[in-house]
Amino acid sequence: MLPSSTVENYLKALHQAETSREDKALVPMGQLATAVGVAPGTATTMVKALADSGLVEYEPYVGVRLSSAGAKLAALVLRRHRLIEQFLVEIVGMSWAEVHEDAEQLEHVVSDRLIERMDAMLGHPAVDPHGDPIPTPDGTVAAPDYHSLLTCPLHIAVTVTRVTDQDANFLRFLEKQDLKPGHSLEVEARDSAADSVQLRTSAGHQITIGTQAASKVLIEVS
Amino acid sequence: MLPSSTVENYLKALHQAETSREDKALVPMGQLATAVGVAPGTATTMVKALADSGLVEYEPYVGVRLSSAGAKLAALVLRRHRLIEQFLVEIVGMSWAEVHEDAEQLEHVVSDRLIERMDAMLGHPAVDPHGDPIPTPDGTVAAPDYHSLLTCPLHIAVTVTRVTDQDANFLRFLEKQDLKPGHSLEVEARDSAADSVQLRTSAGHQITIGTQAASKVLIEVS
DNA sequence: AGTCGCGTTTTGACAACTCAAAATATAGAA
DNA sequence: TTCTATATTTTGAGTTGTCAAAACGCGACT
Ligand SMILES: [Mn+2]
Ligand SMILES: [Mn+2]
Ligand SMILES: [Mn+2]
Ligand SMILES: [Mn+2]
Repeated sequence: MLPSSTVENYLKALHQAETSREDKALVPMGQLATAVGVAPGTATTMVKALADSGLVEYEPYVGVRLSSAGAKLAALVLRRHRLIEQFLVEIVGMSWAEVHEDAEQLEHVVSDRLIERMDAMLGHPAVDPHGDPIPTPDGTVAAPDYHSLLTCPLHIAVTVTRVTDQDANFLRFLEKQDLKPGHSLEVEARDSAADSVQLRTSAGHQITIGTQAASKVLIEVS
Repeated sequence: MLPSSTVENYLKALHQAETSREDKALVPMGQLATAVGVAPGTATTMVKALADSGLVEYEPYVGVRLSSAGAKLAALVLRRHRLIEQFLVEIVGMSWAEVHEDAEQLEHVVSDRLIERMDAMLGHPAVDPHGDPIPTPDGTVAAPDYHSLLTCPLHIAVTVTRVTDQDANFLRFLEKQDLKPGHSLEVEARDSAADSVQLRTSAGHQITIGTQAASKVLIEVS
């Protein structure tokens, strides 16, 4: 039985929730429900079904976690999603700000044949347009990033490697400010009272953004 | 309310059935059910719902026909299907024999944005890899073809323009015999007793095919 | 006119997914 | 320990799409 789009969406949401979580605690039902965009009771019902299929481990009143089978399936959905995004940007010429919505639908219907063809055309890329790592065909996902503009050292050159938000307006803003993955900059100051982070791009432009935004721009020291 | 994949499939099947039908008689339920791959009763139920939505005209015990609204919707689905096939062959480099299955799924999820981008990349093609006409964005479909290898005059040069069958093996066979759209040949003889048609390709090869197959290869005099 | 056969429709049931709202569990405050 | 706020689960119901099989309509043939 191949999983329905619905099942794939639950597994993917669960994977994302688990990844953006320091501890390895179970994901609470409410969070999953919100992520999938469904009423709490609906998530409970669905999770019980997923547990019966062996795709998740479920502890009533505590939360859910992907089983290894579920994690592998989620990784394959993520692989399709990200390869599609890379394809739409590199081959079709769409903007990195608008490909997410299309990928969200296409990820459930592209055949293995087509996805591997895309992968080959793109030269087996390691990351998608947002810097998100592309899982391998066997379901292995590369390790996550470490620092963001909110946590990295001040006054040293860093390179944007990944943006963990898909909002089109935010992505367009970053593009306009030369903050797409690959661009260099340094953090000049942080002001917790003002809730802001002050940046200087390699072109010399000075930009101030909020801490919420800063935490979504991941970097590596360059 | 945007139509579901299911509705799109019914409308498309109906469009095909109406097109491959000399008279403008209603399409019988049984034929529609077979085309969609569903039990007869299921088709009846669905058609009544479609009639309530104004997408078809339904006469109990007689058959169904697309309304103008339904015809337009069907044409848009067909447009997406055929542009996707052309894209997969021209840009992605897939075989004309294998793109139909992928297009069958993708046609229901590609966004307008993406489909128009593909259309532009392809230079606004008039036909897909099988020679099927691509409807315009407003739902206009070009006129059909006239002759096939079964009905055209003997001993004159003709060019293959369209193949009205999506079976991968058949398509691969045609490709191997230089009978893809664009290739020239002439019909040397027909033998109704043997149920066969004898061809000679422009390269001089002689091929004999059955009348069923011959009727699916449409041509124009060249 | 009467009967037969075949296609069509109806019926009853089911699977997958969803929601609103009532019931309940659990953890933390009093 | 008892109460209470909040998250979770349960319940009852609805939607969409499907099937098998019984019932039915209709044209064809006697
Ligand atoms: Mn995305
Ligand atoms: Mn991405
Ligand atoms: Mn096709
Ligand atoms: Mn085609």
